[in-house]
Amino acid sequence: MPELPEVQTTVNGLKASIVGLVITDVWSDYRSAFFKGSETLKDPGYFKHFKKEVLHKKVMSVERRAKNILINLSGNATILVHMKMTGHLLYGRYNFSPQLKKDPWEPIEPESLKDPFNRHVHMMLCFNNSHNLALSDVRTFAKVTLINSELLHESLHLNRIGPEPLEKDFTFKRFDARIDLRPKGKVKQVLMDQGIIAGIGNIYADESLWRAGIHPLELVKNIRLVKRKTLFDAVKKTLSRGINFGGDSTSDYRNVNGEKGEFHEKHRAYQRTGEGCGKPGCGGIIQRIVLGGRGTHFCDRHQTLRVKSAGNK
DNA sequence: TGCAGTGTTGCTTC
DNA sequence: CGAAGCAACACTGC
Repeated sequence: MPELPEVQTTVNGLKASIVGLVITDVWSDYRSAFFKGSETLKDPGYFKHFKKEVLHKKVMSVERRAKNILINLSGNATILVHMKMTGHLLYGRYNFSPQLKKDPWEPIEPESLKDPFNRHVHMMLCFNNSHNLALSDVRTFAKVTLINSELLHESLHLNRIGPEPLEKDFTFKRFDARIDLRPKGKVKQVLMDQGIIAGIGNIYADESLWRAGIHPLELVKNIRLVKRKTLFDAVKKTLSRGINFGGDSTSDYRNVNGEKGEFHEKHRAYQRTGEGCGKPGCGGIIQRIVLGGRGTHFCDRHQTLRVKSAGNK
């Protein structure tokens, strides 16, 4: 569930569903080692500690920082969830019986929680309204961590993350200064660097660069002021569109109600290899290369390198 | 059968 | 120090 718009869509759903509820039970098979990601979490007994700490706590608020979901509980405890590639948080009503180790839950609603998601639930929070929050994750890369709310933003998980691109104080000046921290970096990789700017991943990087008309291999130092402004606007616009369309379900993203987003229907570059560029009057063809191990898509006509021969292998 | 896949971290090498 | 490349995490779908 991946990038900023998907995480924001999930957070919006959580705000509408679990704020004010009290956690009455917690279950996890934790075979996936969700509870990892910091030194303290390598202890296999961590889940017991986690359960003890969150039990009977009330959900006070839910927020997003980069691609992390932060569930703030009473008593200064925050549950940090990072969904990585394939995680989902799903809110619904389940028959929850931890005694049945193999199949400890059975979805009642919504219908959309049927396969494949219900096979991959690895953690469940139960609330005092007999609803649950299930963490489903096919690849089990997701991360769950408990952090003191007051130390949250200084914690190792969040303290090196760059500014939020959709915040009002994220001005062009700020954007320019951030990307300039990596003058020799390729622009796509710099955009995706969470330490430079928070929340941009593979899909929104490709789509933002398409919109701005910048080649993904272009070095930051070679992008002139006017183009940088265009890129700044493109990033904000692309992320906002992602949120407005309820996220991107190219792969298997679902919101907390199990519903797909629609942004994948709006792609102009991402996974459109060989198709015609949708920019009016352009006539280019979408190309695919690999950059930093990630599939990278761009138009060969309106996204060209300033210095030709300098890169496209 | 093979490869690509929304993310991140850690290791190695230059 | 920066950057780049790669493996690892574990599984599905085309």
